[in-house]
Amino acid sequence: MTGMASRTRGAERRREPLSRERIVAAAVELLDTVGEGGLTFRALAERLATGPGAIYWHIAGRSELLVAATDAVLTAAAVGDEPDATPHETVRALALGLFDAIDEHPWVGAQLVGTPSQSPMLPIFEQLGRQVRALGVPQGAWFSAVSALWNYILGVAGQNAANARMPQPATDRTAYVGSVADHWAALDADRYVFTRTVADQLREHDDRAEFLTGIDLILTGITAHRWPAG
Amino acid sequence: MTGMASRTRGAERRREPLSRERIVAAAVELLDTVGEGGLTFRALAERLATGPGAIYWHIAGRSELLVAATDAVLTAAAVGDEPDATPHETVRALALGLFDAIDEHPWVGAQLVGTPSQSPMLPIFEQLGRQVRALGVPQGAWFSAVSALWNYILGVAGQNAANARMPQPATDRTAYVGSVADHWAALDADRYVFTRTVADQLREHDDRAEFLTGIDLILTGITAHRWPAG
DNA sequence: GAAATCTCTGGAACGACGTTCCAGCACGCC
DNA sequence: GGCGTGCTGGAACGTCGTTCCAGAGATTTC
Repeated sequence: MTGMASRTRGAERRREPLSRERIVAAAVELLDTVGEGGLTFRALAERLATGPGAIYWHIAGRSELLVAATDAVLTAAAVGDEPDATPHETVRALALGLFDAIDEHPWVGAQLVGTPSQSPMLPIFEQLGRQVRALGVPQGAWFSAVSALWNYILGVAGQNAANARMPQPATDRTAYVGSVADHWAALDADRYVFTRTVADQLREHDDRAEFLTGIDLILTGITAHRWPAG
Repeated sequence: MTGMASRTRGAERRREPLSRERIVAAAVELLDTVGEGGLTFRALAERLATGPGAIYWHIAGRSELLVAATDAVLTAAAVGDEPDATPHETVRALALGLFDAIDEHPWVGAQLVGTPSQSPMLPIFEQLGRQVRALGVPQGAWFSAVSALWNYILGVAGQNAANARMPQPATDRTAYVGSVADHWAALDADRYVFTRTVADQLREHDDRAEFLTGIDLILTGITAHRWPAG
C-alpha cells in the first residue's frame, strides 16, 4: 500500500483526519498519563484539536472507548507461544504478559475486572485452557481449573489498578507500601498477631514475583487436587 | 400566616434527626435496590427527606459513604469461628461468608476490588492468615500463601460485581450465562477448541460451588507446594 | 428573659462530566 | 454551477459531586 492517492483524497488535508485508531491511541495516552478518571471527552477532544461531538461519529460512547483502548493494549501485548515450552511454563508466560501489560497500564486492570469476560480476553482464556488440558486435568474439571486461574489473575489485576489509583499518581510505590506495612506493624498485638508478623513480608515483597508464586501455587493445586470422577 | 398551631401534637415526635447510621443504612438500601450507579446524593437526600447539603455534615463525601456502607455490610456478615473446625473448614467458612455477602450486595465486590486493603477487610485477612499458619506453611511463605487466597477471593468478588452490573438489573442470571455459553459454543472451531468444549460447563456451573472448588484448589496448592527454605 | 452561640438543616448554585444536537464545512458526483 | 454525503466542532441539555449559605432549633451566657 504505497497509497499514492490510490484511495486517499487528491489534496492533502490540512490536518490528519479523525479516525477510530487515532482516537483510541489518544485515549490510551491520556489514560496512561492522567489515569482512569482523566479520560474525558473534552480532554480527548482538546488533545485531538476538535470538539466532543466529532468523537461520537467514530465511537459510540465512553464505555466502548474503554473497551477499544483495553483491546488495543492487550492485543499489542499478546504473547506468542513457544512450541517447546511445558504447560507450566506457558501459563507462566501468559500470566506474566498480562501482568506486565496491566502493570504498565493499570487502568486495564480496572477495565478487566469491571466488565464480564470481554472479547480481548477470550484468546487468553483459550490459551490458558489448552495448557490446563495439557496438564492432565480430567475434562469435567477443565472449567473449574481455568476459572481458578482466571479469578486469581483478575484479582491481582484489580489490586494493581486499585493501588495505582490510590495515592497521588506520582507517589513512590515503595513508600506507599511502606506506610501500609507500618500500619500493620502498629496493629493491636492480640487481635492481629498474624498481620503484624507479615508486615515485613509486605514491605519487602515484589509484586511480580508474588504474582508468579500465586500462579505456581494454583498450578500445583490443579495437578495435585483430587478431582471428582467425571 | 395564621399558623399559630404550627406545633404538631405533643406526642408526635419530630422527624428522626439525621445521623451517620441512618444515612449509611439508606445508602445500603439504595445500593441494593438500584445498584452502584444509583447511589446519588440527590436520591439519598430525597429518601431521607432532606437536601444534599445536610448529608455532608455527617459524611465527608461519596467515597467515604461507600466505605462506610461496605463496612456496615461486612461487619454484619462477620463469621464467628467454630473452635473445633479444621483450618481448611475455617477458610471455607470465611470465604463462603464473604461470597454470600457479596452475592447479596454485589456493589460490595466492586468496592473491595476498587480500594486497597481497607479496614473492614483486615479482620478477615488476619483470620485467613491464622489458618494458613495452622496449615503448616513455613513462616517465610505466609504472606505469599495468604496473598494467593486473597487475590482469588477478590477476583471472584469483582466478577460477581461485574456480572451484576451488566444486564438489566432484573434480568435472569441463568439466561445471561446461557447467552454467553451460546456465544462460546458458536466460536471458531479451530481457534477456540477449548472454550467451545467448556461452554456447557459454563452454562451449568454453580457460582458458589465453583468458588469453593477454587478455594479448595488453592488450599491444596498451599499444602502441596514446595516452599523455598526460609 | 433576651441575646449570643452552636449544631444542624436543606435549598441554591458551581463546575465538570457524558451525551445530543445541529449549523456548517469540504469533498464527490452530476 | 448545484447538490448530497461524510464528517466536523461548538453549543447546549441534564445529571452528577460538591460547596455555600441563610437560617431554624437548641443551648448557653449575660
